[in-house]
Amino acid sequence: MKKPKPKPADLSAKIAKNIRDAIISGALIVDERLPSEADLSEQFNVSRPTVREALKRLAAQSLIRTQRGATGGAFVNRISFQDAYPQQITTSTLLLSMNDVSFDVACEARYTLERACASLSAARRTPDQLASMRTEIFRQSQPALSDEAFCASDVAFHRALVDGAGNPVLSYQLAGAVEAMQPLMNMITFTARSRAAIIDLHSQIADALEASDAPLVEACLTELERYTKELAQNVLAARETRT
Amino acid sequence: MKKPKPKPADLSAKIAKNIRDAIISGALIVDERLPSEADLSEQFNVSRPTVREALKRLAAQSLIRTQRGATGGAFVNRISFQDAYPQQITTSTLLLSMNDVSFDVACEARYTLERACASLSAARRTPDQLASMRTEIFRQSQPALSDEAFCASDVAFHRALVDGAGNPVLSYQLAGAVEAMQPLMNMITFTARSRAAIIDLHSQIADALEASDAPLVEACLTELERYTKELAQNVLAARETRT
DNA sequence: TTGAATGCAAATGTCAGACAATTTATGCTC
DNA sequence: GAGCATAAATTGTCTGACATTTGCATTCAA
Repeated sequence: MKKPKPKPADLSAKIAKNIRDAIISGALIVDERLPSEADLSEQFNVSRPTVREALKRLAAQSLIRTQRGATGGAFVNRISFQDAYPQQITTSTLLLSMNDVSFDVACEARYTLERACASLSAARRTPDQLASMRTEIFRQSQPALSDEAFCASDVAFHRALVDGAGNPVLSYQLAGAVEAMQPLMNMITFTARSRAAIIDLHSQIADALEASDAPLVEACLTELERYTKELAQNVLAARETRT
Repeated sequence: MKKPKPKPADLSAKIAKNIRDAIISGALIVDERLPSEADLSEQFNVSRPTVREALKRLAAQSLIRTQRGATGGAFVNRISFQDAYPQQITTSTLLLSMNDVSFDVACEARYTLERACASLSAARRTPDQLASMRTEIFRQSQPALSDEAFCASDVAFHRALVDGAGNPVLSYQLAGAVEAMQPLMNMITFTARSRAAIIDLHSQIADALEASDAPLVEACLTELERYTKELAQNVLAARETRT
């Protein structure tokens, strides 16, 4: 056998793979126009609906975009980081929720990656990014804030931290790890006391970044990781006793 | 305006979004069967081809799988890390090649993330993973190895390092960063001298992991990053003079 | 000559109906 | 009860048609 899974792929899947490979290999370059659906259906010897299904597959991966009208057609799309973020986040979120990834494992991955950004961010963070963090810290200190909004602000704070590293590739990779955690974090009920502890750590992180003290940033992130896990553990323990 | 881009989405895109949201929200659970294409076309008041285009979009994201036959249909798919790897790598590769990401920026992101795994890997790496690294080091020492094969072995070595952290979420996130670098690395011509230097560092890393010496692993990775950037710089400089 | 309106052509978006292929369930026979 | 043929349900594919959108050339008028 040539493949572990010699499943007979559908025609539309085959055609999509064919075109996808051409894009990845560089045979089709950015903004190049693909042949019309009618031409493609002739080239591949299939009907137009089949070609369309293939093109929709590629469109779902943002590999192509389509345009109607006389000079329309399917064009190789330049994937921007902006485009890739939501897909990355969706996939990461589903991976966590569908594969019984424990809170601790996800949390460990997230903070491990985030600590990796600490030294770069301490060296490069802009005043704007520092201001964003301060803004989020202030928002988090509002007692009326719902748990969901508190989590959302938490994510925004940490994204500013990551963006401080000034490396778009890092920001992209981290987006999945940070944002995908949000549904898990939303399980936690944040008491006034735990909020205060988190806000205090956030302040220390912002201060340390302003002072370009990378080791301190890392230490605070480690403490934040420990504390977050502790909170989650309490939630789980409370559920146990309630049952 | 409600959205910055109020573009009139296609029907198939709308339907795909509708179903996708239902999956993400948990309204549709794993392995649940969706209504048949005929039923869906009735529910959404569209034709069957349109429904099919929507389903193909979801299939391209591994959100559903389809099965023919009497008890067939479309089922919510449990996205496995295995499924997500290739998509993640494809997207990351295209992001780098289409957005003029410099070698240095991509390299920095990769080694920053990899260093983050060092301490976990030093603590948890299994004998199997150490053996994998030694195997790759041996392979790299074969002079007959082509540059492409050398790069591929390099990727395998670093994946073993990352997998040593024993955190599937980390492994998944890192796959994009490590594998997506390969096309960029393939630009570099590895002389016997540069191969020897890299292999030496790989050996030091394997030794340090075996000794659970995390700081040494990080130091070696930092040196590897510096040296890789230097090699790339030489390639670029050589191109300049040749022009 | 210039400008605007008109119509045409090309392409994607959508629809309807049909048939093919595949898989499972059912019922019949022995 | 076991085995086999048949039916039913469902996805995969094809054909042909019409709707919609868009760019461009043409035409007509100021």
